[in-house]
Amino acid sequence: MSDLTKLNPQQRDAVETVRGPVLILAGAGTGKTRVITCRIARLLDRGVAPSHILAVTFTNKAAREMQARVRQIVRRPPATDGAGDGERPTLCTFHSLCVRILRRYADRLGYKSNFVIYDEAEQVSVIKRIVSRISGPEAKVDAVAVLAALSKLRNGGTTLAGGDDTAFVIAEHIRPRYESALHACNAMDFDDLILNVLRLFDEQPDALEACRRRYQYVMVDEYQDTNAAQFRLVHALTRTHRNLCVVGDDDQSIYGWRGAEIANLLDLEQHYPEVKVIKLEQNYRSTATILEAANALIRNNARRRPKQLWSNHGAGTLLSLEAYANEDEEARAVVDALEFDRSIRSVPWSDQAVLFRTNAQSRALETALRQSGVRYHLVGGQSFFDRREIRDFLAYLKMFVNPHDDISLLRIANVPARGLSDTTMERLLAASHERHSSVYAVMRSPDAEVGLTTRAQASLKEFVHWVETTRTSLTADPGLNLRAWAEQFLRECGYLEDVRRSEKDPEAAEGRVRNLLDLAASLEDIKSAAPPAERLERFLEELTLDREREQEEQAGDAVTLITMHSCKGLEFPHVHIVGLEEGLLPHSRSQVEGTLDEERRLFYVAITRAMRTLTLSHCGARRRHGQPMPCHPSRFLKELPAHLVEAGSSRKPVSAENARSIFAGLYASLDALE
DNA sequence: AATTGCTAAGTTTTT
DNA sequence: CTTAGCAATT
Repeated sequence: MSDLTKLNPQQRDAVETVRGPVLILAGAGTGKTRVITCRIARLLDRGVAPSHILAVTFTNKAAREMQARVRQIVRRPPATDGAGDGERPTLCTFHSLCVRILRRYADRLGYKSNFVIYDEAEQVSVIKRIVSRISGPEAKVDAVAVLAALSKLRNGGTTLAGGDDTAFVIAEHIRPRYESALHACNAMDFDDLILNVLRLFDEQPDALEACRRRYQYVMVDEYQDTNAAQFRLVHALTRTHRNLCVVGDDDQSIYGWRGAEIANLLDLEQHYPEVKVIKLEQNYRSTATILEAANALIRNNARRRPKQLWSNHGAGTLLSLEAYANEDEEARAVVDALEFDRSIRSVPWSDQAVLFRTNAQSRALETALRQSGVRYHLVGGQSFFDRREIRDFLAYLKMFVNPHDDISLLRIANVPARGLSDTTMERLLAASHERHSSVYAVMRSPDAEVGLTTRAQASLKEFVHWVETTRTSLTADPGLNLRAWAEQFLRECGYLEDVRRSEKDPEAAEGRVRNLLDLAASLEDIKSAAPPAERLERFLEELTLDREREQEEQAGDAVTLITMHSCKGLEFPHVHIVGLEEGLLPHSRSQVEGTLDEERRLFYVAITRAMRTLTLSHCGARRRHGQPMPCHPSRFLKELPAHLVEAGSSRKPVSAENARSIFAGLYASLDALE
């Protein structure tokens, strides 16, 4: 029996209510993950088969954390012969759940079960191609904006307000073409994963029934982040048995711009009138002062489920609010404070975090940190997987899995240059449209009317032959070492050489080659006896669905630099929030889009990351587009009760320089005493 | 085919 | 001040 005595009464109630719909309103730092894991343990104690339990999270990180904690709490059931699938509860993200379902039923939806998943860059490239096809190459269209609009349209959100009208018009117009383009490549994007499961449930009642029978107890974490389609999925699964437990906090809904429907949480009673609502309000993270400030701020939001976080950690210190002349001075002062805390109070770097609204703001901080030699760790930024050589490599892999994936094929067809010029590719593409076939199919049997030069034909023949050979070696040997295979094709096609040649700085070139070989080496991480083609599919799937997999544990003792968005779910003893100015927070764009509430929630999330101390700062001027522009303090600062804030120079951070000289003096006088 | 130079624009981001 | 995308040039 799992131990319930360590839980507070509300937590215990949440854990013990295992049947019927439950909404757990879990404020920041109220032990949400613990409740979910205990609840799973409780279900198992009650004799529910693990296979009947499903807990859906929003991120892979959360899923992994929960898996680890469930493993800790729940001792593995005694090994039963051939228990197979049913040994552990399903703890995963929405998208990986859908992939699991879709791999099984893909044929019923007209896909092959080895479908690939397109990430954002690939979606953008599909859109660019469609747009340039229908409105000529001279049309200047923001493909990223169109993609955002398209995603909103397809997910059926209610957030039609704001955004670019032309993007929506274009998105509506190209939607059918976009969908058939992906389908023709046996590819799905992230939205498709959810939408296709919904279609499956709609068209194939037996599949829906099988899933319902399998997942009899469903939990959803970070429920305020679900979009309309995700809600429909959850509803479809639980409509009949009604064992749905959602955990979330409307005050921490900060992804509305990405289609999250806070209404899913606020209006849950519409679909589950009998829902039991449990509020978790005891915070185990922050001081009372920090919580009081957060509560006062968020009270200014109109539509929310009221709650009052409290803590018995004591008042702690007041928030400190500082004003600086510009961002460089602000960064300098923050770094001084970090150094001061470390040298005087022995605060390790890893207990400190600096939070900001936009990624661009990290620059000034990084400069100051480097000048002082402070170790730091920048979360987010552009990803490893956005680098060109990595994208090319993945396109190669996808192309080998499925050469009829036009997007991947087109990306690498002439990279490195192998005589398939733009005009040649244009002709092949045109022919593929005429024939209603893939580009690769045309490549294999180019008719005379495609109109290729003899030279192009020869290059093409060689390329097709090389692809066929490489694919054959992928299927021939069931025990194939994928790493060796990948290294071989990278060398054979001259890609590595091309990277070395195209980079001026030889060190940078070696770095990129290293990236490639590292990624190739991680092909071996797929531990499975499955045939190599299947192992490769799994590898690609994991990489697309979970881009942070590798770079997770590079911590060490370092200060964390992070955006307010990506800090959700984290906590730090000491938090510094910089750039609290009108135009940044709330962001200037939130005014026109009418999302001031969400900006306030963002600030709320940032504040509630702090365990012991919280430092806020703003500048009188900030460089924007190179030019210094005057700035005004954020309106949200006025919403913090004055008696909780210590403003100005009263607790002026002593510069490290200063501190060192003070201590040098101290030691000198001590020496003198001896 | 590749390199250079110009223009334009510049939240948040996971899956 | 950057960076990305595109055009023009060699």
